[in-house]
Amino acid sequence: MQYWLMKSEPEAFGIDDLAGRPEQTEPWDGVRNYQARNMMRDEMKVGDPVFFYHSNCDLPGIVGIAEVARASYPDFTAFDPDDKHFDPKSNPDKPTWFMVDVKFVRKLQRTIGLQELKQQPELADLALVRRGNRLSIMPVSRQQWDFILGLE
DNA sequence: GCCAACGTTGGC
DNA sequence: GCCAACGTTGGC
Repeated sequence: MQYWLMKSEPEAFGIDDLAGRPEQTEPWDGVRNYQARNMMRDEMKVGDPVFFYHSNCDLPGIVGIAEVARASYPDFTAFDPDDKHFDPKSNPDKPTWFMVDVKFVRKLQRTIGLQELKQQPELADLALVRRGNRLSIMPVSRQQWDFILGLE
């Protein structure tokens, strides 16, 4: 089993939005970065636990837990000219972009802020706290996962 | 295949 | 709103 962290801007789609969806599940569409795509397409399996991270907001940090509810399938928004994430070069017969479905598990009792995460020597290798990192999906080790939950 | 220009991310 | 970091694009 692999653990993950996925970023989302709460103004666009936050943890409460996920909790309010039918079956508390939502396709993670719109990822247009190859590294992130590869992780969704090749490595994310049903049941994998996910930290839900709020970015670009007053208090950036981990706000909840989700899990992968459906493994990789083509991101249909890439084929919709009206969609914000339309990719004119993407071909439905040979899709470029993939997504997974993510299901709400629970909110954390408090937000574990980016600042706090950065202060932990145990998390020095976490991609999230490395300089200049812009990955929206990243792996989290079992040790990192347990440590972060211990901060809650 | 290089690299400058440009667009995006995301913390602050 | 600013801007550093980084990915992508496209001319050559």
